[in-house]
Amino acid sequence: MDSAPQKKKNPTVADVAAAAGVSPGTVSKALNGRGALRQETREKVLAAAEALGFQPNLVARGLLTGRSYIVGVLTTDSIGRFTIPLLTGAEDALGAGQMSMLLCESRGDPIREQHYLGVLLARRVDGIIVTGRSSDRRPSLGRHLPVPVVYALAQSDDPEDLSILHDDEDGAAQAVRHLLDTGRRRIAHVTGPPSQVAVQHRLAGVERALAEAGEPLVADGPLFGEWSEAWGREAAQRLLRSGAEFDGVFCASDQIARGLSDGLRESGVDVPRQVGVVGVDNWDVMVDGARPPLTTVDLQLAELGNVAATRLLAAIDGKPVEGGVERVPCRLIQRQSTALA
Amino acid sequence: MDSAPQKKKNPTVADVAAAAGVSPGTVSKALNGRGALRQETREKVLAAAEALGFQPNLVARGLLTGRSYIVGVLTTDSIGRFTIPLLTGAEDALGAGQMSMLLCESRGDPIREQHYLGVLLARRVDGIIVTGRSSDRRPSLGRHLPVPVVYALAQSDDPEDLSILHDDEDGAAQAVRHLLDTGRRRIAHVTGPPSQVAVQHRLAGVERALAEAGEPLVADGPLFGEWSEAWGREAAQRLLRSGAEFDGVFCASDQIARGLSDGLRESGVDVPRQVGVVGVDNWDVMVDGARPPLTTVDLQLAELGNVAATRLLAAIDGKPVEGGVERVPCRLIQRQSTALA
DNA sequence: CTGAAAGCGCTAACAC
DNA sequence: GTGTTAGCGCTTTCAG
Repeated sequence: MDSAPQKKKNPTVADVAAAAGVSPGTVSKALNGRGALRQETREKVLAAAEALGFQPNLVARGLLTGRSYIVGVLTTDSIGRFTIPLLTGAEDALGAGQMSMLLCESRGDPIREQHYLGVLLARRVDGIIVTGRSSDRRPSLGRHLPVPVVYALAQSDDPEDLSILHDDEDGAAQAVRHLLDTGRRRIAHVTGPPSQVAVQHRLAGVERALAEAGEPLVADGPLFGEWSEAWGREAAQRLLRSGAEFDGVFCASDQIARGLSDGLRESGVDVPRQVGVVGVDNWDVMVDGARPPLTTVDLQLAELGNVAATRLLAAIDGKPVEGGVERVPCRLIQRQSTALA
Repeated sequence: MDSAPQKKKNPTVADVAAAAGVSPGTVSKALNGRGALRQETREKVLAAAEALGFQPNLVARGLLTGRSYIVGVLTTDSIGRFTIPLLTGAEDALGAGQMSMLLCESRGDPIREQHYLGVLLARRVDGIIVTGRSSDRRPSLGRHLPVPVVYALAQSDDPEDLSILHDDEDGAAQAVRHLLDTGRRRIAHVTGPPSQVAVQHRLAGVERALAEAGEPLVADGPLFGEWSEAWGREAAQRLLRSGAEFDGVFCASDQIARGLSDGLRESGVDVPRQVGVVGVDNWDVMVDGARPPLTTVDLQLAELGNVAATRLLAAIDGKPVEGGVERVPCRLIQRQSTALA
C-alpha cells in the first residue's frame, strides 16, 4: 500500500501539449498515429509524453467514443472450476483487442444477476459474456439489451441467443470409439442424473458410437447416479455384482471415473488390463489422483472461451451474428487407464 | 445475441429533463437525492426517468468525479482454486460500495503483468488487489503508483506494502491441538517442499503446539515432499515402515492428507480409530473423496478477500493505511478422520 | 501540417 | 427551488 496515495494527478493531453509546445489536438493525433503530422512534431510529442509519464485516460476516451472497451462477464459458477479456464481463453481473444473484463458473480441468485446486469449496462460495457455451470439451460437475459450478449458453457433458453457450448455428444462418441479401438467390446456407461442435458447428450454419443460399431451397451443401459466419486465406487460394485461381462467403462465425469477405478481395483479388477476406463473433464486432481491416471475427454474450455469472446467481438463490431448453438469439439486425452496390455 | 444490436442510444439526463419539463441539473439532483427539491418535482423526474428506462452513464460520472468505482484485480493464479473464493469475498465488500472488479490474469508472466498494470492505471481504477498462489512471496508493484494497492494471499516482498495473508502458523497449531484434544499423543507431520514459506509457517505452528503440550514430533521430524496425493501415500508407507509409533498425522494439504489416508487404509490401518488425520485447505473434492471425510484447516479465503477489499476501500477513501502483514485466522473443520472412537 | 473549438453525459457552483 | 453554466480529458471536425 502506498503510504501517501494520490500524490499527484495524472498528466493530461494539455500538459503534454504545453510541454511539447503544441496544441492538445496535435498531441492526440501524434499519440494515436492519426492525421498527417511532421515526423519531427510527432517525435517531440512522444518525447514529452514519455517524459511526463503520460497515460491517456480511457474513461475520457470512452465518454467520447461511446465505447468502454470493457466486456462484462456474468457468471453463476462460484466454484470457478469451469469458469477460470474459460476466462483465460476469453482474455486471449479480448486482450488482443485491448479489451478488459469486468467480472460479476451472481452465485445463481437472479436478483443479484439483475443487479449486476444493470451495473454493466450503466458502465456501458461493449458486450456481455454469460457463463455458468454447464449442466443445464439458463434463462435468457432478454432480447432487448443495448449490447450484444454471448452465452458460454451455459445455454440460453432463448434460441435467438448465441450459445457457445462444448460438444458433449461428440466427446462421448470419441471416448467410446477409443475404448473400441483399444480392443474393448463390452462397454458400460456410468453417468449423472438423467434429467441433465449433459447426461442426455453424452448418452446419445455413447449410443451413436456403439451403434456404428454394432455393439450393445452392457448392463441393460446406462447407470444413472450423481457426480461423485462415491457413486463411481458404488457403480463398480453394481457392475461386478450384476454378473455382466464388461471390459470398458465410459464415465461421464472424471470424479465418477476415479471412484469407479478405485472400486474396481479394490475388488481385484485390473485397470487397464481387464477393464479400460475413460472419464470426462481432464480435471488434474482426479486424473492424476486415480491409479492409473485416467484417459479422459477434455472439454477445451479455454478454446470455448476464446470462441465466445471472438463471436462477441464480431457482434460488437456490428457484424450480424446469428443466434443458435455453436459447439466446440472436445479432445480425447489418452493416459494409462486405457493403455493396451 | 441481439440480432439488431445498438438499436437506440441510451437516454441521457437531457432526455429525462425534456420529458419531465425541467433542467438537466434538476434531474441530477432528483436522481441523486442531493440539493433541495420540491417533492412533486422529484417524483416527476423519477417518473420520467423510469418511463425512459434511464440509466446514468457511469463513464461520464467517472470522468467528472475522477473516480471509476472500479478496482483492478491482478492475479497470477491461472488455476483459480484459491482466487475464486477470494474474489467472492472481495466482491461482497466492494459490491456494498457499488464498486466493480476488473479482472486481469497475468499467468505468472511479468511482462503481461506490467502490461495489465498499465491498462488498469489508464482506466483509472480506484485501487488494485494483487493476488496469486500463496506458496511464496512476489515482487512488489512498486511504491509510486497513483492508486492504493493491497496484496492478498501472495505477500509482497516490500514490507511497506500491505499484505493480507492467512495465518498458517495458527492454522497448523489448531490442527495439532485438535489431534491432542482427541486423545492422540504421538503426532507426525507430512508436508510440502521445505523451501516454501507456507511449509515453514505450518511447521512452526506444529512445533509450537507440541511444545506447549510437551510432546515431541514423531519420526525424527517432519516428512518433506510435494503437494500431491502420491506423496501422501508414500509418506504413509514410510511412517509404517519406520517402525515409529504414531496415532495422529497433520498433513500440510488435503491432497497429502487424502493420499496418506488412502495409504494407511490400504495397509490395514484404521482412520480414525488407530490414527487421526488432519489436512489443510478444506478442498471439497479431497475432503469428501477421502474415506472417511477429512478434518481440515479452512483458510477462510472469502474472509481474506473481504478483508483485503475492506482495507483497499479504506485506503481509497484516503484513510491512512499502514503497510505490513495482516493475518486472517484459519478455522478448523471437524469431520470423521479425527472422530473419537 | 497545425491550432482552435465543440462536445461526449454528467455534476457542482452559482445565479435567479 | 430551479435553471444556467462550466468543465472533467479526450478526439474530431474545420479553419488557417
